[in-house]
Amino acid sequence: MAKDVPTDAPYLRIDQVAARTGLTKRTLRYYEEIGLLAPPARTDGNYRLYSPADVARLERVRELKEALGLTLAEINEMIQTEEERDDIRAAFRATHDPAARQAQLERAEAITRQQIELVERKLHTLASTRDALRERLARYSALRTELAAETSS
Amino acid sequence: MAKDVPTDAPYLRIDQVAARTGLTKRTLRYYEEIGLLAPPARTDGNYRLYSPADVARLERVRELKEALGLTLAEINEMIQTEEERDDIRAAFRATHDPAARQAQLERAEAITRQQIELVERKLHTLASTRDALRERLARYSALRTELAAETSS
DNA sequence: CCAGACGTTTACGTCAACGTAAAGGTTATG
DNA sequence: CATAACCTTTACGTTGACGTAAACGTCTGG
Repeated sequence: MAKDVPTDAPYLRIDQVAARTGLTKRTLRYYEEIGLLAPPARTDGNYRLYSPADVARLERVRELKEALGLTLAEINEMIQTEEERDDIRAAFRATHDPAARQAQLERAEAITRQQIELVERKLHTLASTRDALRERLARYSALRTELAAETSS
Repeated sequence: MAKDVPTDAPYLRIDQVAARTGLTKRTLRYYEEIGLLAPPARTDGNYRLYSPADVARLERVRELKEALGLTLAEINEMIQTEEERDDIRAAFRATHDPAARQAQLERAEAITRQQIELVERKLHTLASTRDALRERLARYSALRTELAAETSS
């Protein structure tokens, strides 16, 4: 059982990925099914093998889902453009045509700006929600003080 | 048709509320059905009449749904405690028992603190998402500069 | 070598959050 | 006063995001 190379092999089976990400095995397969995650590698026995990159992406998906409440389709869009950066770099390096490069860049920038706007709108709503909650807490404090005065009188 | 009092009557029919809130009529009835909105007033003809408070609540619901991605059940909780403030004030005024008052206050404060925590967690995730997006924009800018230099050379 | 614990696909079930259609009542307008 | 444009309830349909079960393959320890 003891190998020189400790089993910190970067590739994980579905069960372990589920444990690490907090998602269920069903969910992992589902995400793959709908194209939210590219089909991971397989063993000879046809077991799925998730790379660290796969796991990272899955954690990212979960984050976006929980914190932003995005649908899986929206998450797909957002992550795709997140990773499209690499494609763009590739395309950028691939061509030496300045016009093509310019076009690539502009497209990428536009998408990114849109995403930032979306996120900032949500940030604002969240911030004002938080402020309202804090104000309420302050009111409670005031009442508490009032109560204390009354009690001690 | 012309009345001295312009028809800025504060009570609206379902169609107008739908327009104002961006929700559908079906959704309005659904929210009422599941108790997310208290049954609004009715005309003699049994038409729903939404008060400004109703509309405000609906707008709040939509905000929480879109920006926070909360489920309707969660939204219900959050708004209920938002409005529970009034109940608490009432209960607070109703009793003169300092112990009871203290208990009310503590319960309310605990709930509010929980909600603040939730919101702040989401705020953090959102903020880091935004930062990542901004960094990407910066990289694009760098590439753009690089490109410009190349082009002009 | 085989039992048990993992994995696989396939497929039907479920729950929230509505959409949509049917069958009818109300009200403003020509 | 009839027709159109609203409204009502009731009820079944749909979509997203999975849960759950069946039937089967794979691998590991005793």
